[in-house]
Amino acid sequence: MKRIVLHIDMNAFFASVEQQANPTLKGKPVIVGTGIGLRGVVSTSSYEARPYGVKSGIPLREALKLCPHAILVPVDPSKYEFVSKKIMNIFFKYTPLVEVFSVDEAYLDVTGSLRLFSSVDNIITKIKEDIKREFGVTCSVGMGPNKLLAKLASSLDKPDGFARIMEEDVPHLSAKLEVSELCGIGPGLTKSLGKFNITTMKDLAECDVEILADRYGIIGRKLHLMGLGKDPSPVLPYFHYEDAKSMGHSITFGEDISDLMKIKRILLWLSERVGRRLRKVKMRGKKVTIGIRYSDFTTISKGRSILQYINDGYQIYKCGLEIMRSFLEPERDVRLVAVSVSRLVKGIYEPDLFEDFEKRERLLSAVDKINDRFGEFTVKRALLLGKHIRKIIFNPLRPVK
DNA sequence: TCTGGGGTCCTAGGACCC
DNA sequence: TCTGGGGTCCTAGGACCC
Repeated sequence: MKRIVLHIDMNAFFASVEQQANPTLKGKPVIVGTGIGLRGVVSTSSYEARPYGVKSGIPLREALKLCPHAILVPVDPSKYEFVSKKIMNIFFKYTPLVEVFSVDEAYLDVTGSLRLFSSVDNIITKIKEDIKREFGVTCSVGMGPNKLLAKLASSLDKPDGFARIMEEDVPHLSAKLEVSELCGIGPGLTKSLGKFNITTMKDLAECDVEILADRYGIIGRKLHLMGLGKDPSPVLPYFHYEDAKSMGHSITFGEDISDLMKIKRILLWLSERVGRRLRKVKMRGKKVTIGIRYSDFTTISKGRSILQYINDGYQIYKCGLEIMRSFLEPERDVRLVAVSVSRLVKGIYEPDLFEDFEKRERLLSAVDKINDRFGEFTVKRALLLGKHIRKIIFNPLRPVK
């Protein structure tokens, strides 16, 4: 039996959620921005803003020039997460094979549900109605024999659309479709393929697999399949989800910083946030990576494996500080600082490695409880006291937590 | 007035071991 | 005085996604 895969993509999701939460935004150009002050980019814009040329990823300053009367709203990830989970639950009414691809996208394998719901069209209509009615959000649905074509299809009719691409459509569609439309081919590959005069899906299909494999390795073989509209990857439902492999935070300052003391405070602040998140899901990691982006945008990252699995923000900070000291060029202005912990495991407990392990665990757990109840950073290290951090991360768009 | 923040995967090269 | 081949683990950087 041939698979039937749907790709469901919420339209202007962040902006729609904001418009639902605040009805005065409805019908108006809304830009959901991320980053500090105007040194950020557009995360999502409402359809009212798009005719002005506002689109995801462009700098906020530019967006506001294009559409000066737009209303700027700061991103609020927990809000979108909350709505997203409820929407994903709707999908489970129609099939257990739901793969959550991102906060606003999912793949559904509905092959086994057709009999129950009489037809694909019926499923799609119902899903669209449910989401619209309950959350005021529209979505674009793509249907195909696999994830690749379903995703491609969902991009053809936006917003609130539906399109299908079946195997038999591929030969005549593929000459018109640019390689960059395919999920997995970004700017880098598009440019690289262009040098070999491969610009459409059809070009990709007609290029010899071995040539592609020579040039791009494993990815080359995948590219060839993509050109043919083939994608063997299954829709992976939640019970197959793997634990996170890394967890990190980064911040781009409102203005570049060279003061080491300030950078250290930010490093601690980021480390504490990473530790907190690790503890929330009972994970620990044994590699710490620090990223620095200088004002000229050159970005350096250095990581170090450590002996113990840790999730204490202060330990992450101490390790991170050592790494940072080993390569930071102090006279250069810093634009971004990133901290990430990887090589994660769940629930490892190694009490003998630290003398004060038990004490530390009890302290962290007490602090977590207070911060759970009264808000993040209610209890914090002295280094994070005062207005130092607030001054650096202050964002006129966003209340500081 | 340039260019966010959260991730995953792949690759190349070096260290180290047998 | 000249050295192979296989394997693993690790790191940095760059590609990609949203």
